[in-house]
Amino acid sequence: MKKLNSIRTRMAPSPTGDMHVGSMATLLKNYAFAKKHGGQFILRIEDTDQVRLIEGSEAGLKQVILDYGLGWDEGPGKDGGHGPYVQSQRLDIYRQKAQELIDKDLAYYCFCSRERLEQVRDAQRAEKKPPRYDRHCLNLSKDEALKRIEAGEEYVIRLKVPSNQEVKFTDLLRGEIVVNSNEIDDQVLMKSDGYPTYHLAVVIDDHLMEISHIMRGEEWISSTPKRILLYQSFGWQTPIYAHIPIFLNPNGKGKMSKRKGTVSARLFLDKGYLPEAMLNFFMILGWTPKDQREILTLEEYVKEFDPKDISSKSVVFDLDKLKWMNGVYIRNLEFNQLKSRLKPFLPADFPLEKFDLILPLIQERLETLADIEELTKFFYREIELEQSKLLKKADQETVLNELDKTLSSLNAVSDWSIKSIEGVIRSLQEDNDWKRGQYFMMIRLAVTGSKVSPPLFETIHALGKQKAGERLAKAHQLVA
RNA sequence: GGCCCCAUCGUCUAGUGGUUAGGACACCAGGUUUUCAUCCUGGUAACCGGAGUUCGAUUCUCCGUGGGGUCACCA
Repeated sequence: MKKLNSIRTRMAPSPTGDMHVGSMATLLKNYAFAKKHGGQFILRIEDTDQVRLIEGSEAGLKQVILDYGLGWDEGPGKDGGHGPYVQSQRLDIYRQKAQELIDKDLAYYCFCSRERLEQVRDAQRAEKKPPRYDRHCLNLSKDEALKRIEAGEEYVIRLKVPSNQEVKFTDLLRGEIVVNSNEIDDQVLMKSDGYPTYHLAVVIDDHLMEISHIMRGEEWISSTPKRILLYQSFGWQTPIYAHIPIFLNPNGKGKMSKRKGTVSARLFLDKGYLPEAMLNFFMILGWTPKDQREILTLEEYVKEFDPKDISSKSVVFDLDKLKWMNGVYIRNLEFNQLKSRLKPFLPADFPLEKFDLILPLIQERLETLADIEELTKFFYREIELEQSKLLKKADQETVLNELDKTLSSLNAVSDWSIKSIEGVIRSLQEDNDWKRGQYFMMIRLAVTGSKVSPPLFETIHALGKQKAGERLAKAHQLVA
């Protein structure tokens, strides 16, 4: 039962490594658009480059999509009647279609060696002309070509690009884009290893899989005319294109790249970013809902997203804003949720029995889940103390007196509740007329080793009577 | 370099032929507070330039400038 004009989108990653955050953001838009219209989102694996193929990365790609809370309606392992969804399993189709173009005289065999092509390009570059195939093999007769193939010569199949023709397509964000066909190279369609190039495979697959809308990175705009030509050669209707702005490096310079920082969708998760925060960040980069709110769920996004409203300008991947957003999501997490999300980030020496005690003290201080170690390590690891810091705001005698009395008073606390601890320390401060800021900070330093920590009484409480006592004693020793 | 795309605070954006050009992050200041964080309040900060159209352009057109992308038997 085929619905006419049904919305079908796809994402077609190639298994040559980790998925890029830009790809994940694009995937999200394809996913959302299909969902919004009750259509299908298809996952296709583009493994036509046998050289760059990386073992296991197809599985990694699929897993990271799932880990981000997304999925696909059709794809490898989920047949929707348009399979197979892995290009290396569709070679017969590509070969047959390429042959069709040869038969129609819209493509031709080329025997040029890589060396010759390189020479030609070098010469063109030297003359400051755009490097382009010189059509050396364009006019070989079919008989001659077939003879050379039979003799075992290596060959590729190239598209015969018509000269001086306007090639037009409509981009959903930008309107009509026109390119003269003289600008387009005679693209290789079939490689000498018998695999199709991306350009051929993608057109054939998108057509056979009945993809209605193609949303992909802006970096593909300049290759779209070639594809339009291919659609025309086959006599097929072109899908609707929307080229999505690419991510720029956080410093604003150039396409986001590995060299300049993290680009792997997986790695952001490993660094303690929540998938839902990542998705939300992707949503608002280059798009806002009508009411301009910035925190929204996937469901809301699916409902409100319209590719037409995406900004057509490249966007800086603003890590500050991502961190802020991640913090918002962490703060909004319900206790047990946060607890289980944090599990993979706990250091080996983290005292699990104190998890419930410590967690509430740091939840609003976490920017990423991975911050847990830095924020809590003083609870369970040796701290470093400097005498000078303890004595910064008061003389030796005062500090020793403060430490002494605090230690013995805390030792006398029987129920070890936050309230009791607070009562003891506050009355010490008042009774002895100590300077509050100085005294509290000194105790904080003695107990945590840092000027920055969660609230003092809660911290002492979570630390436990014994450990707190030990630290105060140690500080006393250090100062004396 | 050829071709293509783009242009509102530092960043992401809203917006209109006549607005005190709005919001968010970041930054700064103040408040809450035992520090930090959270939270609250306030502040600094933008229509790339030049022509044209118009009574009037940030908004429409053209040119320039700047930024980005792309030019493989990689996708």
